[in-house]
Amino acid sequence: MTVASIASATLTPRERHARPSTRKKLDRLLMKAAALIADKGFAAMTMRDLGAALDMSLAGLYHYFANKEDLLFQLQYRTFSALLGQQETIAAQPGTPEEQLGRLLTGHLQFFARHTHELKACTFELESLGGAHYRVIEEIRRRYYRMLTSVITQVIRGPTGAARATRQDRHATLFVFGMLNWIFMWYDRTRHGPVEQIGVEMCDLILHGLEHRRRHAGGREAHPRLDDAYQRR
Amino acid sequence: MTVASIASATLTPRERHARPSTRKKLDRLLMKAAALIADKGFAAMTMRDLGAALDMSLAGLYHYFANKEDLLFQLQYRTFSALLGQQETIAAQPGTPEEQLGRLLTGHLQFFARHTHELKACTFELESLGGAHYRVIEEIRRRYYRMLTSVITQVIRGPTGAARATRQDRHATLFVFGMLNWIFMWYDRTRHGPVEQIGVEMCDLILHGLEHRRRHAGGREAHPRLDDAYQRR
DNA sequence: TCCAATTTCGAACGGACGTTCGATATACTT
DNA sequence: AAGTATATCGAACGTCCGTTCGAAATTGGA
Repeated sequence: MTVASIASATLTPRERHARPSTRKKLDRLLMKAAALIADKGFAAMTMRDLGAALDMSLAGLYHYFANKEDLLFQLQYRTFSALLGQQETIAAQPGTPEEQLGRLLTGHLQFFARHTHELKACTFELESLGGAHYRVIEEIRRRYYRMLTSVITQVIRGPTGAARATRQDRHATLFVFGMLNWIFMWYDRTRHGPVEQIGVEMCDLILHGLEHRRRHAGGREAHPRLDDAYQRR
Repeated sequence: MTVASIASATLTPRERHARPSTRKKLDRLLMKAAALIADKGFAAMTMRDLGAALDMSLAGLYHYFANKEDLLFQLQYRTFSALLGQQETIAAQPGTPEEQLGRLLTGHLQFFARHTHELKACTFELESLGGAHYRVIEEIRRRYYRMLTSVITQVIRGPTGAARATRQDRHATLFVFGMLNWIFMWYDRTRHGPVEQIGVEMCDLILHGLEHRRRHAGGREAHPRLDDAYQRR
């Protein structure tokens, strides 16, 4: 999924009637804003920062955004909608629950790799949104959560029937989201390799646990010692 | 571990010669600051907020802190030192690697339950610290990471010998930290039950994975449907 | 080419921020 | 009771913030 497809995936009524050049510029603004927010946090990013980074006047920004929070909402709305759309497409494809889980993990991580800054702003700045905007984004997140819960429940109970998720199924889902979302804190492609490999390891841990590895240990380290530190900076 | 023991666990030279009443007040300040930071983020918390929450003048705060960032550093330093101290004590006790992992997870979650606000400020505001302070806290975190990596490596390789952690061991450790740290985003005692139960479920997932549950499924839900939403607010 | 819609901008406003300073009040030691 | 260290405070400073406004420049279609 390209950057442009994020933009075209979800459009507000105002955007739909806008000229292509306007949409293109809006994309550029949101992308740069995402980079700044990912770097310093939404509260610490200033509109002056953004204007300077875009070689644009401060007042000019307000032609595209009603206010600072509206900027964050637009960024979160289109990014999360694109992620959810991608993952729902993946989940609709046939396969065993285990296969689906693996594809969903890989899909999420690939989206992360392609849109690191945007997804980070979505993942960590939900609480910076005010009431109405908050609820809109929360509903998208909830749909994603329910989708993954459903798959995880099927992994445990088998694909037959539509068993309701138990409390422990929901907890397991939250654990999985923790693994996925924490990746912002440590992942560095040059140190940890491609995200597809991370996805395989994560899926293995979730499905079989650590003890499963013990029985298959030995000669597993293809690229030894490329990642020493646990956190980049 | 009580709140007071967090304070006495690690003292700066200035604190060591301070009167007990001073230390007590400093505790109160840091605790309230942690609550505000956990709620709105460090950048959004203002010194005026903190003064008002403590019924204290703005200028009065600067008798205890050189500046705003020094406040964050003191909070992170003593909180993280207390957590690391507790976890190192736990890790020093005998037992199989599996038992040690379980005890460490429970210990971390219990610390989280007792010091939610402080630990949240530590977990999510590392990047708000400047160079020198950043490195001090980073080193504490690194020690914690290495300790858990060692245990996880032993779970996979068995307790004999001191095998160096492979790349995949380190990745698994980062996954585990993700599960642990993401709990700030969803946990609510009234919805999800005591943290000890969460610890057991987390340990089960890490050790045996989801498929292990399939074989033991049935009649597992003691307290059904107490947690519907995935996120509180 | 002309016109209307779109886009950009400089300048400014009011407010909130972190921090400082000198003075005053309180607590502990002797 | 005196004296010293500790604690608290009101008021202010300079800076930076989000946002606004009217005017100027630019663009795209007829």
